Amino acid sequence: MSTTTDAIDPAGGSHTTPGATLRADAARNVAQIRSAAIAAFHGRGLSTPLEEIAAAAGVSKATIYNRFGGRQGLIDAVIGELVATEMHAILEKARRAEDPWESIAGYVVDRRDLQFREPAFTDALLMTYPKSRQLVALAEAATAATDDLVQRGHDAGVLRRDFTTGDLYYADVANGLALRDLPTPSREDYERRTRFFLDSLRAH
Amino acid sequence: MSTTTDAIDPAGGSHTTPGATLRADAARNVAQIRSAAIAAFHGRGLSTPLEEIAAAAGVSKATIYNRFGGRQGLIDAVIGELVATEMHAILEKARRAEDPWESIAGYVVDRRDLQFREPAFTDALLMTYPKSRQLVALAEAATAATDDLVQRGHDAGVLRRDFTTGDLYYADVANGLALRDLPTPSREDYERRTRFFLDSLRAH
DNA sequence: GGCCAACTTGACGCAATAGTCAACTTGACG
DNA sequence: CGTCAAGTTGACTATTGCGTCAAGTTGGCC
Repeated sequence: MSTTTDAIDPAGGSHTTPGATLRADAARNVAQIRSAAIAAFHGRGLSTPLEEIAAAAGVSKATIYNRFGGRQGLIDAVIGELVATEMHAILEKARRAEDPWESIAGYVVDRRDLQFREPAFTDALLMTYPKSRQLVALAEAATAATDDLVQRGHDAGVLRRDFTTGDLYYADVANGLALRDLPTPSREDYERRTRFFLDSLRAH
Repeated sequence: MSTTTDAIDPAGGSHTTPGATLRADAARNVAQIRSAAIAAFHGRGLSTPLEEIAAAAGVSKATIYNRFGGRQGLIDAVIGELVATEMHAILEKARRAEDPWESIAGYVVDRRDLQFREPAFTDALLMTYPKSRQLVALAEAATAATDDLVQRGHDAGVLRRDFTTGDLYYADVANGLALRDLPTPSREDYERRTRFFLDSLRAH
């Protein structure tokens, strides 16, 4: 089963009539709105005013409501391209890694890297928009995967015993929020801090 | 010199006439607004709507503007009671501690504890309201103190060499934001995470 | 090339919050 | 106990963002 694709619908069927074909102008608008939304969410997070996205797409705010039904629908339509695909790839890679410690370290590094490149990911993590099906699915997949990582780490004795999945989630959110609210740190600083975190996870 | 008090003006001279004596009713309102603001800032952070604070104080919003000149002035008038006093005490304690590691560890633990009890402290840390003189003074004092702590830690070889004051600030902000945006963790979880962080600071 | 369902949109109404002000109320002095 | 400066406030304007809809526009089939 392909965890990467089965919950994603990049085509984003129209809000009103899931099966019907869109008129040419409407299809063009959908494409423009999607790419404007991806750019906007990328830079400003999932709370970017819809009016701004509409302006960037060269349409009116109402068109977004017509085509996507509102912010939730828009998020569902682009979250795959925005973060879900990469996140699933990260989870999958961690799952496949044979060495338990490498699995955890790789996951942490990759996820922090994604978070660095993609501030919107923090919103996803926080589930600011819990009505979005894709976001909920993503969160569930991530929880399941990290539970497994932590379990493996404990079984192999490479992860400090008192470290929990909740601790990992908390650290992820904290890091994402800092990234969002503070000036972007240099890559060097960011990676050093990630190393600190990893060091704090190892079994004594 | 008493770092604890010299930048604080708990009496909060009136907005308009710093020296003049207030009429009895006005003085009563000032007191009520201050305590309502402290309670509100405590629970909801420094962005609590002024109207809400006014309602809690039994006055109209305009009275807050009359007495304090707006949010900035109100913050200046209560931040001391809210966090500055405690923060200065923490900085002072860390400064006095003889053992460099104890100094750092004590500071981290105390500051996290303050942050846990006082969510508004995160707003102060982020300087969401940079116009507030007290907030700026507090931030400067904290920066100077932590610079010193880190320096001492490095000199004594107890703090990992690549750890900087900026890292400490980043970690503090990240923790505060997580505390603000996530459900409050149990004391146990919170303290364990603080221990993780401390462990990651020690020289190898 | 004309019809009409599909589409788009400007203009609304709503809600939350900041900030201002003219008119009213009241504490306190003489 | 009257006067009036000090003080309070309801009502107002402005801003930002969501969500809706009646009225206009247009793609595409005949």
